[in-house]
Amino acid sequence: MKNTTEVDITTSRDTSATTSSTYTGTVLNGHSTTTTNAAIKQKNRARREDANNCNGFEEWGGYMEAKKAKLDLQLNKNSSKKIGNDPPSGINLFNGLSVYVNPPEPKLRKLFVQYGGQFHPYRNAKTDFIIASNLSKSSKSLYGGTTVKPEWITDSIAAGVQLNYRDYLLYDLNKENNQLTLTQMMGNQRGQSSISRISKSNESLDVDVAGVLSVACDTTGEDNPAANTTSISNDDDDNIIQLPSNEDNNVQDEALLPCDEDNAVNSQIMPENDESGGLEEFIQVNESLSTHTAPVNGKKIKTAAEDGFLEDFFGNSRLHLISDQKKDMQNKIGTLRKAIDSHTFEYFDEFKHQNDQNNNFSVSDILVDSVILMHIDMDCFFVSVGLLSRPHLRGKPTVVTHSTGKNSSSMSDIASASYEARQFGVRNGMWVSDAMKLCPELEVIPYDFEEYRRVSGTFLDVVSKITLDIEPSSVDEMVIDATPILKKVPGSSPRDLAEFIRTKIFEAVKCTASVGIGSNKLLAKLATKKAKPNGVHHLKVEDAQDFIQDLEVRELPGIGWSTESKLQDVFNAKTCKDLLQIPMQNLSKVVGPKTAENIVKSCKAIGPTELKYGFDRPQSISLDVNFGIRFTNIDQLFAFLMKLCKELSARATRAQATGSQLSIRIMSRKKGAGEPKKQGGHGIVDTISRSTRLFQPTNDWSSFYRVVSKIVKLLPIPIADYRGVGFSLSTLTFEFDKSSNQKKTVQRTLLDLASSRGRQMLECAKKSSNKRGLASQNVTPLPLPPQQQVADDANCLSPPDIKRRKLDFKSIVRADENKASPKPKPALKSAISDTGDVDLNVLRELPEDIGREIALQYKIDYSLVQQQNSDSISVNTVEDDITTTITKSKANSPSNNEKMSSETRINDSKNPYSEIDVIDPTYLCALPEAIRNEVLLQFQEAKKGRQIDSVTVAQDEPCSSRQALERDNALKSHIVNDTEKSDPEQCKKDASGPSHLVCDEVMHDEFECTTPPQILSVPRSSTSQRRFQSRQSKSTHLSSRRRLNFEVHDTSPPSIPSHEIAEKFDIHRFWTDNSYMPLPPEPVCTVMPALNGAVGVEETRNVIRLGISSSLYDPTIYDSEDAETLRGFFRDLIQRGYIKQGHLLLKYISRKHKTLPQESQWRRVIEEIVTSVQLQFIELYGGEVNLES
DNA sequence: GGGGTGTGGTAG
DNA sequence: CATCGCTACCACACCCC
Repeated sequence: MKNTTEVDITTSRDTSATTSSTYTGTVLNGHSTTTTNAAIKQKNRARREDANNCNGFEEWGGYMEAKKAKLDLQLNKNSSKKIGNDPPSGINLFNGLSVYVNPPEPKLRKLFVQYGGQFHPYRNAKTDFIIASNLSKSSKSLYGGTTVKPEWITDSIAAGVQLNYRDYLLYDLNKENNQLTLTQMMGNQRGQSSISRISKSNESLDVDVAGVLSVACDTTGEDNPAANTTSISNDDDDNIIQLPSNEDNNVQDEALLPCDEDNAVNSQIMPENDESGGLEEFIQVNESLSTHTAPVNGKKIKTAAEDGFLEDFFGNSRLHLISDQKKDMQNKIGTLRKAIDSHTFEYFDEFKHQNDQNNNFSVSDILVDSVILMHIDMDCFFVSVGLLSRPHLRGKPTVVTHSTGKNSSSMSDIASASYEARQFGVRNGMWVSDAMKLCPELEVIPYDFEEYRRVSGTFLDVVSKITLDIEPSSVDEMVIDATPILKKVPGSSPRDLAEFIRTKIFEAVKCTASVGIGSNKLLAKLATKKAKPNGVHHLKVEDAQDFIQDLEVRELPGIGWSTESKLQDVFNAKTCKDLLQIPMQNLSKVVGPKTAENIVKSCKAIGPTELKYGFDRPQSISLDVNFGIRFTNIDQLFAFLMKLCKELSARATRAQATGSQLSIRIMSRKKGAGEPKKQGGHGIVDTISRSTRLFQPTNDWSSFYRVVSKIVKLLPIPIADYRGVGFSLSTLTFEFDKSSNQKKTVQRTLLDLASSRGRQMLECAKKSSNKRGLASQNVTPLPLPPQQQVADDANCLSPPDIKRRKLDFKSIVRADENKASPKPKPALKSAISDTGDVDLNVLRELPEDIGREIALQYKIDYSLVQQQNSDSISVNTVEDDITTTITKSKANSPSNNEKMSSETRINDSKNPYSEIDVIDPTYLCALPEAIRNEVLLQFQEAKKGRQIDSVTVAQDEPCSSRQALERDNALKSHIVNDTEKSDPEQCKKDASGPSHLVCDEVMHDEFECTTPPQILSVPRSSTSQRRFQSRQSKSTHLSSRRRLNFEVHDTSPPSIPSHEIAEKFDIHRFWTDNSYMPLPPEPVCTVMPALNGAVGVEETRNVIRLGISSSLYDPTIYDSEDAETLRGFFRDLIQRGYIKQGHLLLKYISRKHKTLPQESQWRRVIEEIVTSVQLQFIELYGGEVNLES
């Protein structure tokens, strides 16, 4: 299927803007808040293997899908045999379908069977249709099968085609569906007047003009200010209706974005300015969203926050269908090929027989090329299938889309356009509104996914009766290796075979296919273009060169819109002829060596000849949802993430695969971008991806969820800005070849939270072309500095010194293995707490049913819970092991009125992996509310019992002293050993029990109690610093104990009134606003200071490196502010107890120092910093740190 | 230069 | 009446060692 998802007009304009700036080397400046909103990208590295059972469609339909596919297969075989014996009909009208007729009506049965269907004497799950003229509605859904009227059969036979059963539904399911959705839509008022429609189309027209003439943006507004204004305000109104809370942001229309910053109208409407807007906007958005959750009025699309969204979405996504069906087909071919010995090639036999009889082949057609590949492609598949039941639309310009076409401003994508429609310029991927302009009489038909699958399955069946050398490439498309067939049938020509196949396909599905023939895949595919529609073309090698010369570059496989525009912009190359003029070197520079090579090869008609037959093991299993993603509170987000995790888990399970690497992709609204024109669309976005190693290969959803929720919490994206989410599981291990793959367990750190190369790269881009901060608003996918600050505070919950964790990992694991006895069961690692400890006591103390449920969810043997007598079982995951001691905190001001709590683990010297004290809130979120409350309640009770013990332990056993020792040792001996982790949890505002409880425990935390001496005067008073100080003041009652351990001179600065912490950037609101977040997942607590938004050592190091190196190349970039920032950063770092991080970074800058030229200003700055930090160390710990590595 | 991460691009 | 912008793969830039 030629389903080229063409970039919509908005995007194409964006593209041109972006690409041109890319290639002139300038970073987008202030006007261009747009970027190409490319689809989610993903890369995976595992090795290709063999076999994959993932058939994609999930719990809501996968089962039935699989069965039906199987059924199709069987029945098609049957019916085709039948056809052979039952000549008169000759038509497989109901090929592959089964019915149950109620009441039994022999005539109907006979007819149905005669026309290729199968009759079920009783209803079962495999029954496709129930034929009845009346049937009690209640019994309708008991079994499989859709109830249709008998006329469906008789009419279909009369018409000679299988009519759309939907038109014969006994109960109009469509109506039911409509009702369902209507309730969700709450009576929208889209039936706007014609005036409104007119202005709508004006608007679209403007967009068109702007889209075509991206340069003319400014003039668009001037030339036609009235129209422009009208359209904007109109759109504005629309958006307010959709998302009333977002008005400030919604004004800016996606389609108008590229020019609207130059546009006076827009800048008035859009007061937000880049510099300061981020934070306020962010708060506003979140505030408003939290207060107006219900749509005011009218049209509202189902969002990811609603129940059943995922099912709906995948069930109605053409792209999902394409991907999914392809997988199915690959699986099918793989399976068939495995059993190739028992496979019957009926059509091959028929073909052979035919050729034996009439040897009227033309000599010229006989194998000239050594290899003959055929590319078989159904003609405008979706439309063709849709027309099966709508014969009256044949010959008319028709498109398949979700829209009904009644609304001429629909932004619905056109999935497929008939050739008649294409003559008007209508293309796949186009919006209905645009197509309507090109062709007002356009006929619009809805999707019929079931039917696509059925036809696609039949299509594959037909071809597989000729050969199994099939590479399925899509729902409607495949490449076959015809060489063996042609060799086995002497005298047969490729063209004969192609026509034979086409005939068979048409007989089976009543849809036409075109076949391209060539000696490699490239030629076969190119030939198909010429063959279409409904034809055959053989592109012979000797003709291929000439043929390709005249092609537009875009027509070569591998050249998409991006490469096309690069070639156009840089080389002014439009056709393949132009391409061959370009020196390879230059080409390579622009599109990359690999693509360049492929392009040149393609131009020379060289292409792959090997086919990839089905059933390869995938290298990754992934899942994306970039539509309808709108969240108003964090519960929705996390609930959705959990659904996705389950979905991913289901897919992996079905593929019998486990994975040890998990990637997550997030699309977030680009700053300045409003609601997209397209309802539910993602609009202009930034995409962020993060990946992490899992402890071991798994497909357990809770393991995914655990990791995912951690990562997501670290991403600085306001809830309201989420536009897309995707997961990808890679480094796969397959059940069926475990033996060979066995010892590949990845023993690495679980989370790699701070790593963000993209950020670094963007930083790099920023720094190299602009002075710090200037370009960031436009380029960086991450929020602006103030927002980053928010994010940092919100998200840097655990001091994420990733690099070191990685380094340390092995030794820690070893230690763990030695210690742990009994050896922890891997499955347990995903249990309750983030600490990784499963406190069976807690489970035991819960009511049995709840305990069992939890145990079940986390794969804990509940009998263990019952049997175990000791206080707790420690199950240490790797990541948790790294965190031998914990930094817990309460970083909140009392005035803030938000009680926050932190997870704390009291270190018991006897048992460093002591029982958990907090249940992972993300886990709690996962529970049904009733159970959640119960768990909380029970948990509180359980905790109260233990609290005293904890305190006692803390006092009797000077755990802090042990920690201090550890820390000192780590410091002095440079043993890399994570000794801290702050992963505190928030509790409900009113959660008096756990909140207070945990808060008490916080006081035992050594780091929080640290009262760093003020070595340097601290003119800067960062919020985080104040936060620290405020914490400190709350902890004074513990300072004596701490002083004992640390010998710290208490020269702490006067504490700052807590109201001053009143969250200029209110992260609490972000994560804890109780109005919409009953169970916040993470609190604000100890925060590793961020340097220009960099998180963790690794990132910080890069920021430093980039900052310094940029000034080396351009001394004017050196900024004394930068130096001061760095100084302050180190000060904060050490003061807040990030000693190891400080140490590492200090080592880094002192290394850097050696590489700097004598005259460099940075050299001096670094010297100063090193000196003062060492002073701090001396003051705090009585000695300098070693800076030699 | 090998291995890792994050992003871009592409096909249907 | 909206609307269903997936998924698997390759390539590359950049980082670290």
